[in-house]
Amino acid sequence: MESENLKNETSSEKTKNFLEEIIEEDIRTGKHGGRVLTRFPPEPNGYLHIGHAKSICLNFGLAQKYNGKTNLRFDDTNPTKEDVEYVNSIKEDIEWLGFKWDNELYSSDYFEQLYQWAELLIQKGLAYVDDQTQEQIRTNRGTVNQAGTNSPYRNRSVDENLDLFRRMRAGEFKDGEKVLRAKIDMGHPNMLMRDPLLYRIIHTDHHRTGDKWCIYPMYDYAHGQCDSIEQITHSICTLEFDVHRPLYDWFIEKLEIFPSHQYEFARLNINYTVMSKRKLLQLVQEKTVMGWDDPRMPTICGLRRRGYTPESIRSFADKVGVAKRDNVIDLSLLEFCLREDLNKRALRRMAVLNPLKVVITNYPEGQVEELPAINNPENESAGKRMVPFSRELYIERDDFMENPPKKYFRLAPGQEVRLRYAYFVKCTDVIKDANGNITELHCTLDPASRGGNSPDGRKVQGTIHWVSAQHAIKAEIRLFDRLFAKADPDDVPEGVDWKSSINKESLTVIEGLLEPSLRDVKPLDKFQFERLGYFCVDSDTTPSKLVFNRTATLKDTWAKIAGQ
RNA sequence: UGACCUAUGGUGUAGUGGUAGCACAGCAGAUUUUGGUUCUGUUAGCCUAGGUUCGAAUCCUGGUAGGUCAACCA
Repeated sequence: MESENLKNETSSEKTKNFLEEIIEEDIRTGKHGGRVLTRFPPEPNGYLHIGHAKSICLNFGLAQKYNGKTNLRFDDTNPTKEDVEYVNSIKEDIEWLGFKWDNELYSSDYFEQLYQWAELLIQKGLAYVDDQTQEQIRTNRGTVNQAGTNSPYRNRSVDENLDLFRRMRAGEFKDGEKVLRAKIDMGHPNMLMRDPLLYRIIHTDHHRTGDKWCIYPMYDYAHGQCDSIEQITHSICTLEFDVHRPLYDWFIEKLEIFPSHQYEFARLNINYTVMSKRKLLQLVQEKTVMGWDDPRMPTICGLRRRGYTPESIRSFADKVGVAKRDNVIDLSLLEFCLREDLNKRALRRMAVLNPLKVVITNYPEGQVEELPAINNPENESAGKRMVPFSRELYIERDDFMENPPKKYFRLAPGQEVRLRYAYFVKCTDVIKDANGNITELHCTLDPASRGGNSPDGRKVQGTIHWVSAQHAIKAEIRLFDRLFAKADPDDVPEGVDWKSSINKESLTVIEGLLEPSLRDVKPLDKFQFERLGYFCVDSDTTPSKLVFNRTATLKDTWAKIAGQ
């Protein structure tokens, strides 16, 4: 028995991903004394998205699992694109996801050290100042099938290079006039090893160093050395940096500094979504969406406003796995993680989004009673609330059919249903306007079924939600659908813009009627409107106007049957 | 003169020479005061051709397919 339990536990244990294998091997062999230090290195030039969330969960998660730590390091080597606005949003999003960094650092903290190392490379004959134009450098780099050609300035003396580089730093040259390059091999099969640029001149103030510098290091020259300075043990990045690794290693080897190592994993892709920073920025700038935090955006702030929880996103990051093959995750997995989490925690409420008036003809006019309703059937400690019931109600228009198909369990002429937590009712009359549209239903209730059960034990097949007409409160409800109509938004014919893949019906705004207990809610509060979905109070909510976002619908088996 | 990375159900992901498993999605059923949840069952997979081996998803070789790289971006 005991051994069987043990066996079950072991076999249900989650299998390791390749990074966990590597780290465990490193710990086993005593590499870095068994120490694990990772880093999350965003460039502060945009908002974090769900793809970054995967990387954050990976880096912080790995450190947590192996008693290590994680640094937050802003990769701020390009002052023309970066801004403190982004620094702040990034920190907020990481904290919201539930992670704490060990140190808040910036690549710019290391500019002086990086500069000194550049002089060292010059002295070693491994770097030179190039006067070629941008165009010349590009041309002379060759192509993937053709070797590049050496710069005419490649063999300047150490002294001349040093003098020129110092004058670059001193601001004697204009933007683009000179660059510092590593002297490696213009014929290397890896393009990145063809004398890569180390420094370029940019006379632009930096968000942290101000006007102290007018030369800035390139990514390849900065990233590995920053890792090394911090003694990062496992520098984890996405697959497209794989080809950069020889360069990463080259600097560490030539500079003889701490040997951080880079590992690459496949970035996250989700269907019906775009993940590129450039495209997300475009959606914001062209006002296709309301902003970076538009609830349809895959940004972390967008998902937060939509009503996603940190737990659901972490669970998602866990479920998508970590490997090296390209992948496209079904959006349904993200929704599953959301529902799985919210089902356990969201308080249930009743709301009618497409109202149809119902008059209970055998219920006294003016009478009101309060009926107890369960807040969350998944969590008894969430308790109960009282919901007002009266003669005039609203139900969902979809919950009535005059000529129902077979297996339609909801309200229909002569068919009895349960009003959730209230009474069994039967429809006696259907009131229509001159055009034949149904405007109102007359029903009778069975007083003995108060609370939702009949003492005679008879069953009803359907239970529908409702609100009391005189007590209902109004709210703006924003119904979201996927932002793109195509699974792969980039799959468009030659010459057609990716934005043609946008789903033009991704937002529908309606007015809903809510049970009165929803009067005092605040932004980010989350509820399940029974039988409809999960809804989250939007930040546009004011004391005089409630706004809810539909985070996700509930699974709808009936819609599936009815659609067939 | 191309280099490198990757191929397991519809989508992801395990499997490390010995019965191809898990999750999502799908389908079927049970339970249910949410057509929700929960539970049970089920469909469906090793890119290809050789080779090594008693035995290959796994090792070797050759193909094929997809991806990354030619910003003074990161």
